[in-house]
Amino acid sequence: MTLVDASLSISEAAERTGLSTHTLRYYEREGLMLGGVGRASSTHRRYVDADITWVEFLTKLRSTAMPISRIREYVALVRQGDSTTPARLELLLRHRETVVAQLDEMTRSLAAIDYKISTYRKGSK
Amino acid sequence: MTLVDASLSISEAAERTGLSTHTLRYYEREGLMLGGVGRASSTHRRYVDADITWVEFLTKLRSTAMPISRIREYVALVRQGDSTTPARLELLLRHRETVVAQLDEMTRSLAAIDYKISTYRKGSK
DNA sequence: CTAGAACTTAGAGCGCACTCTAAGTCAAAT
DNA sequence: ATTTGACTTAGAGTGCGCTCTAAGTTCTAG
Repeated sequence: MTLVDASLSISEAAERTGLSTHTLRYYEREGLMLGGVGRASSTHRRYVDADITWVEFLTKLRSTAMPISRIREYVALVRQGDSTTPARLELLLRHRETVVAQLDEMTRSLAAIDYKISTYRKGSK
Repeated sequence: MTLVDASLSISEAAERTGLSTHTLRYYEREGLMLGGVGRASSTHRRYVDADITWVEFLTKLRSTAMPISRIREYVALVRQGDSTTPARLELLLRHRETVVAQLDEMTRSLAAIDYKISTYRKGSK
């Protein structure tokens, strides 16, 4: 970059998001980017703010175990425009339930692990 | 079973634990069972209470994303006897940290998802 | 103008945790 | 005694989400 520019190269975007460049390309190939990442003055990708913001949200969906295929469905809805906001809301609400269930299960498991830890600490076998 | 017996067949154990018979055999092959599952009056497996209790704890470790390889290490320590309780405690404490981190990340992600849900509800884009 | 680094694509490869298959053995009920 | 269904093993196959490779192109610095 010669001039100050709001957009980032793929390696800069990787650094910003904590993903690898491989993963960023993979996500794009899989149709997970909202509008297609721009190509500037060449074939090279340029990530603008909206791209980064979306990748960050996408990362939240992944970290709560939303499958790639479900994210693709969500993206397809976004692309179809404002009329799909009820469907998007529904999709997120359904996902929310799975996240709550995961948190609940993990919390219960943590309790069991803590109990086991306490038995080791007390030396009671 | 003709007589009342405290032990279970593999399919009964599967039903009790919520795992498949395939998975129970897989775990055994991978060295994740504490003492080797007994074989009664034939080559058929018989799961006693201690086996079921262990499988249930093992399931907690798995549901908190402990890798099979780490569980195998833990099992190896248990097999070595009481002298390894400090090492087991250490292993569980380390794992505990990863669980807390997972819970934290998932909770943060849930907050982001909830925020997005709220924007859809307010219709503000 | 040139060298080297960073980028491009298409597609192959990998690690994990199962999950299933095939071919055969065993046991409970008739 | 026979049938039916559950069980056995070893090993192959699957699905997911990356992760890497190869061969070629483009940008930047000197």
